[in-house]
Amino acid sequence: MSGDRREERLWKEWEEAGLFEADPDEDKEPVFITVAYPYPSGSMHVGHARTYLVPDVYARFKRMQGYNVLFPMAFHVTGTPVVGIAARIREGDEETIKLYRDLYGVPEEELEKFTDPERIVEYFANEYEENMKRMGYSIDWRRKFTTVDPEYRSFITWQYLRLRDLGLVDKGEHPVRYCPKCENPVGDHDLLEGEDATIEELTLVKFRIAEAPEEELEDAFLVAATFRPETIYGATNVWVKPDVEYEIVEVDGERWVVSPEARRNLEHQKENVEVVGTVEGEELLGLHVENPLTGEKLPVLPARFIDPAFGTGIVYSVPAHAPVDAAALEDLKRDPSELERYGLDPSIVRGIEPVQVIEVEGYGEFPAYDVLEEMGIEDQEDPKLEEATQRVYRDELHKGIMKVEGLEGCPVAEARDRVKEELIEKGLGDVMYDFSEKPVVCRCGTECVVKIIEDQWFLKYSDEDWKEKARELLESMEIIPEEVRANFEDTIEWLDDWACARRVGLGTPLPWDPDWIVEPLSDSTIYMAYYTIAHRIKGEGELPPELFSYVFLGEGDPEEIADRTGLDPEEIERMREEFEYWYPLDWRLSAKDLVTNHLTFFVFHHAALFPRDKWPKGIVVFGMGLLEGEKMSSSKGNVVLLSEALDEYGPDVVRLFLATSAEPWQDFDWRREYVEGVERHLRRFEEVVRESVERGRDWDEEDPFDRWLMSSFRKIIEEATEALEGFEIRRAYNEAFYGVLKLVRAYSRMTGRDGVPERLVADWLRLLHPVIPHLTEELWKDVLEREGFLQEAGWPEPEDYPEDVETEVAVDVLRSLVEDVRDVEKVIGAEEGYTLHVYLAPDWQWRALEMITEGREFGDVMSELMKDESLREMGDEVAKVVRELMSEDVPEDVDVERLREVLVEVLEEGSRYLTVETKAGDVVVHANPEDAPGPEDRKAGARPLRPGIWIEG
RNA sequence: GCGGGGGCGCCCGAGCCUGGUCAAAGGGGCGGGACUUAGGAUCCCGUGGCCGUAGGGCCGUCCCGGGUUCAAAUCCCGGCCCCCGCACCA
Repeated sequence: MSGDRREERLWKEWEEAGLFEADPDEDKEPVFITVAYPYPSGSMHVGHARTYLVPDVYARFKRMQGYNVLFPMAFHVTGTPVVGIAARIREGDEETIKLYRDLYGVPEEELEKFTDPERIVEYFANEYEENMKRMGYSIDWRRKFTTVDPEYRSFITWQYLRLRDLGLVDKGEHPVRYCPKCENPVGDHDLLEGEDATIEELTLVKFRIAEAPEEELEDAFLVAATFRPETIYGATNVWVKPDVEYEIVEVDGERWVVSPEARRNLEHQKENVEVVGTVEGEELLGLHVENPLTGEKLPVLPARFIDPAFGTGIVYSVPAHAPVDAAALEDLKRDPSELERYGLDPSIVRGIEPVQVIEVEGYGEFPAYDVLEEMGIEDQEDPKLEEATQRVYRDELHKGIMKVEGLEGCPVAEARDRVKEELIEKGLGDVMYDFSEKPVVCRCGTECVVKIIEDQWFLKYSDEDWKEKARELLESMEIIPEEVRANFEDTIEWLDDWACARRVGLGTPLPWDPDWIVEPLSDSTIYMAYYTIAHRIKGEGELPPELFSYVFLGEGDPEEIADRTGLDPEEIERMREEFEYWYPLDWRLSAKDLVTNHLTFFVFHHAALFPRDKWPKGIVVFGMGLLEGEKMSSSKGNVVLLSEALDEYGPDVVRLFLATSAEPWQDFDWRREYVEGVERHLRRFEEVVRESVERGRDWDEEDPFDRWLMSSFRKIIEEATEALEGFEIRRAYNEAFYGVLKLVRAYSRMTGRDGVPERLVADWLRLLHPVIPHLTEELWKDVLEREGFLQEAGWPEPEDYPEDVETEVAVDVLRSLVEDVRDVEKVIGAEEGYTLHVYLAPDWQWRALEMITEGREFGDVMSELMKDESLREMGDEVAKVVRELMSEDVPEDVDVERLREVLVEVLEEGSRYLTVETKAGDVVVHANPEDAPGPEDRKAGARPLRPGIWIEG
């Protein structure tokens, strides 16, 4: 940093004063807040800036309230992205180079080093830190680390050993998207095509070939793949595509007939897969196969709709429930030439009738046929079939009931699993994975397959006891906004075992199986605890698990650990104390797309590893960032770099904009126009502060407008404080910044004075310091000439500003009076310079209002008033007015008698204001309308909160 | 499919949970005015329609349709549309 910018100068002062270095202090209550550490693979943009601004505003606010606040930062380096980026830069990938050189502005000589992934991370981590400092984030940088530091790795090692001891880590197999050429699993960013494809599980159904015509097919199976194994009872035949060359594949000793594409997939999913021959689809036609569950003999028939790339290229036909099968069957019945072409006897299909296995409300016996008819589907190549299939699939799954023997009355969803299990048990079924969409192509140009990874390590999130603890922890936590709680609950429910380690990327090896690296979402679940001691173990290198067991759990003997590590036993004790002091974490902040993984993992791991008194207390979830209404995305170049925004506007404009454009959990939209609006307002704010201090005026209790200003300001302090407690940063600063600016404007219009009392200015700076620390700090020192840092100047006290509801109401009356007068002026076409008469309401109305505010009923008030003879004469009128007054919205605690006095005072003091704001040349206030001049109907319009007016002339 | 969140005035966006005081906060844009040599600076006024020589009145408004209610942007039912997560990716 060059040091000539305001924010850099101030940062230096703050840093030298150690303002943000938080150490345990038993006299102060701790607040510990963390936000997801960045993965520094690119430049920081204004979206990131908001992420870190929110905790910073809160941290600064809490510090001013006297709390000891810890707000640390680190860098997440675990994983594969930078490895991929480095590889792409090495290969000279233009898109990547363009992104880094042109968008992120990485200098050429630096870019050359980016072939090393660690260098990329290092470069951007530095850039992040620099930008974060320029933004003024009140981070305790002593605790900075990266997730590949040896000390952090030791911490992860400890965590995983612990989890394994708790029985929460397990081994299993797992399907992944895989490139056979690169011999690696592939992530989204490694794909040319098919990012949207998901991995789906299909059930394989094996149909034994009866009476094989040749030896190769002896005892072989036609293997069909299906999403709907329960329909096997309705199978009438098997479809193959005549012009496909199927392969005969030996799978674990069995012979399967499948398409070449399917074999390619199976090779990565099964043991011992070997091609032993091929067979034309045409050759299979006319053969018979056995239904694995019913033993029935089914003919093999030709179908055009089959795509050999999907599933196995072999399909069993269930015309009752599958529209495609029904269409294909009808095609053959209608036009036997296709059968004849392959030398099949057309009579073979004549006898085939659909067999119902599922009953669905809203459909007849054969739902597939119903849909064909309804949608007017012509043949098996009709594109409408896709929708038809989906409709039947959905309705049968949700509403269908099984009709076959042994499964009667069973819902389809349940039957599906039961049939699958039965098939597998009998050795006549199996499972295969495939993509939902094809093709899926790796960057290298190779088509991907689904591979089953053996020996995959999992975190057992499916464990019911663990889930239960997670639920309990969640329940004890505060969630902001509360709406996302349902999301968390739901995630805990469906979360299944998580593959927590990978073969590639940066990170920490699994302690017991070091070929595996703990993947990023799994090594970032409890690192908040690590922050508490990060600065104390920095530079110590690898550390034994026992150290962490002692520091975090109080287990073991510090002396022994000291011997093993060479650490000072007292230092170990201090670590323990520090952790005890800061934990539990008060707030965890992260983006909303991390609710379903990181934030939930955070909950799970804390629940498993820490005792209840160390469970985190709250989560704040962020919205996303938009740029001029479009989604921000670095890869599309649709971002505003933070460094550029800072150069152009400075940190306080950026901060105030980000803080007030949306609440943290809402999406915010960076619009140039708005940002510039913020800039103008800030300039105005600075002017007001300078003006006010120049005047050097203190406030005067005798002046009703001063009383009004103080009372209104009090409310703003209260509201802003309350809002900040709940992370409603936008609300807080709409009030504390724009709201006060508005007060100031109104105040100077009403009084004709520039600026406001200096004491209020000082507290205004305090209120705004969390959001615009630089400008406020400077004004505090240079203009108010105060000593010390604002950060340590305390939070404003509402009690310093006496509440005065009567004056507030009276000023409201005055202001609406101006509006009314203007309105009337317009209607009657008044000319400049007239005399404005203002009539207060007559005495009896005030008495009535007083009784009403005391809570007395209509009848009660009336009978009281009717004791007065002169009022009795106009009883109807009085009743009407009393009703009117009863519906008036008067603050409860208003002292009516005082209000009346204050109102006279305000109107008289406000005469000048009235002449400025209206065309009136002169204002006469009549406190007693009875003997005042003017038409009676004008005077009669007077009410306590709406004086009568008469424009004379 | 599963789950979550929405649809408001020219635009962004409060309010809806705890119905009325909501023509509906606050910005922005636009129109007018003040200040001024000038203004992209600042301040004020206006911004659904019609009417009014007294601070007002009438009509139509918060995706569409229906309902509850004396009363609905706000509650209930149905429909249409949109956005976001869903796993090995940080």
